[in-house]
Amino acid sequence: MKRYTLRSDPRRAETQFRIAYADELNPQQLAAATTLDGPVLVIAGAGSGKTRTLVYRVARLVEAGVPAGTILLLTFTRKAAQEMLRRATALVGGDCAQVAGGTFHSFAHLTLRRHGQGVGLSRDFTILDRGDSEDVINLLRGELGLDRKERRFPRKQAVASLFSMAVNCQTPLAELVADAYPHLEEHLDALSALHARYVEFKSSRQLVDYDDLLVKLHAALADEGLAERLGQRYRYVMVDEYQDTNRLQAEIVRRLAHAHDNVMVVGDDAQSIYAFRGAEIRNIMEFPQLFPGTRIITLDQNYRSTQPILDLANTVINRAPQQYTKNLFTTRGPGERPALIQARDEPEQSHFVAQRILELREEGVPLSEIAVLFRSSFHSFDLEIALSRRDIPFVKRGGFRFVEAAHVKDVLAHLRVVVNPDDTVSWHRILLLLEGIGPKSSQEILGRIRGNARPWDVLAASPGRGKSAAEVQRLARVLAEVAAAERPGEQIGRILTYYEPVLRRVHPEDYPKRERDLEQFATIAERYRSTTSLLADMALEPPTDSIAGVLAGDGDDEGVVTLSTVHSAKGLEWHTVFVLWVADGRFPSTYGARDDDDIEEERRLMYVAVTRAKDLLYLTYPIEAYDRGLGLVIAKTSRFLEDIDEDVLEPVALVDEA
DNA sequence: ACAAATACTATTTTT
DNA sequence: TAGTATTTGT
Repeated sequence: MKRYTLRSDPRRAETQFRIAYADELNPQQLAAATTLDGPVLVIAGAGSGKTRTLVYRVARLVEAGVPAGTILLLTFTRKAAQEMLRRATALVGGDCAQVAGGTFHSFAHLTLRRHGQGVGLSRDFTILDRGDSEDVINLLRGELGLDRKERRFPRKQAVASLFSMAVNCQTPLAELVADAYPHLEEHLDALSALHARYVEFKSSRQLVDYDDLLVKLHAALADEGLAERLGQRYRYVMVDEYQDTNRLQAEIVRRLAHAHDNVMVVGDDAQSIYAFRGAEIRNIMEFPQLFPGTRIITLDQNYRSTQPILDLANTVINRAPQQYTKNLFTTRGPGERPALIQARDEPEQSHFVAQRILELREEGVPLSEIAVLFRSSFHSFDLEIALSRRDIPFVKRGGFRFVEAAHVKDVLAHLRVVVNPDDTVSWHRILLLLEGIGPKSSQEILGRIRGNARPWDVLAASPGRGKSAAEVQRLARVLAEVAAAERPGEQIGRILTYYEPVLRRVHPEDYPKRERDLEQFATIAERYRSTTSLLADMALEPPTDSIAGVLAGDGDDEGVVTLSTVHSAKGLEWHTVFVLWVADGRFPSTYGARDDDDIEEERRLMYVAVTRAKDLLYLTYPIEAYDRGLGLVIAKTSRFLEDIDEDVLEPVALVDEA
């Protein structure tokens, strides 16, 4: 077996490296970037140059002679991976692009396309996004007759998240229901039956949901031959945002790195905000036990924020009952105190933010350096209207996404049945669009075409009777054309020609808007060479902008304001940050939050929000808020910001200017 | 089979 | 409030 000898001894001549690592990094960062072999845990506080460190480490590995193709960089979003590799390439040039990088899910996807046969996957398996999974569950619920229960059966979203949680926490369904969802106990038998059917349905049709990607990769790695081969292929593994991995992901990392132990994980226990989908803070704390001999490096110098902003951040996080592993300090000078702004009502809050953004622009802050963050996507609705009225351009991240729109899903479904004729959910979806076909006829047709490699030929030959026959035949003809087409762009073109009349019939009131979305989608599709990768990307890395997209601004090059959920803002930074609705009940959101752990996650979320700001930070909330049911209520300051010394957080009352 | 009207309920964050 | 399940009418 080939071994690379790498020296991390600092006394060794640094002259063999083109980059002066010691000059460009602080001592902790340097240690992290130049410790190449063995397990390393980096605890990296907010704004501590984590990305910079990872970039320099990739550069260092490459400079030390490690082939870029043997480095695996797992990040939270693919964008993050691309950004790091771009910067590493700028440093050492050459082929850092060869580094394998992406999310756990995209890595699992690629690996399973190549090596999934051992766990029963063909090369053409289809990825179900969350909405698809819910559709399947809905379909099967009807099939099992569970919709006619005397007691209300939980709705499809609830069922889907239950199933998902069971996988991500590696807990049997029965146990999970007993512990976390006692109110569903009466449905346990039905849920178990549904779950079994769901699993069987997917595996018999080459359908794979998000969780299956991880489960199947994990299972594939149980094969020691494959684990060994992948260990050889990826000799240096790096994982970013490790605090947000779940048990399954941690186990995957362990199996991947087993052969060589060259694994670095980077994370911040104070920024763990994905427990709701099964993330385990314990992963980061227990990493040293999983990999004996782990070197632990802490990055606690903050380069991002001014001292006053950091003071507030530390105040927020230090009130947590559980103490975190570090305290941030900064070398950046003084600055303005963060302000807590009390508005009378939501319109006034929006007015303040919009007004202040205009002032900042006058003062020379580019719009691209301004962000408005919020706990939940809908918190920004009112502000969006206010910004539009003033012609302030913005993009919104998080919330309802492009590919979740019904019309985009419809078009994708046509493409999917061509790639995977077993994809019953997509068949069902496109058949229901035809006039004269309901669930009954759809089931009948599905029964006839099941298992056929070219079902559209079957449909063309025997389209059934009545007025739906012509419709079915038209569909069959289009699918045959699409199957024969070469490139994704051409395929989408053919589907759109067929689908647009359908769209007009189904959505007579707002089809123009939807047609514009589809044009945009066609443009995206043009960029792809293979249909499989287009479909995979739409499921795993969909365009991040919300459906509303960019509102037409003046088109100048100073950029646009970012509106984002705190979750989607992870890892990013701006000169000025506004946080909306810092009122108890909204942030922290007390909807599903029952126990203390949930509240602590909300606290970390607030910490993530405030540490996004470099220079200016405004926290706002309206006193008067409408609550469904209750009507007008008086809002209280978020409990995370209550009773904070005025030296740290400046209370501001808005003066009526009318 | 389907469309329209009505009743109801749970209400976040994302790969 | 909106998205969904159910009921009723064609």
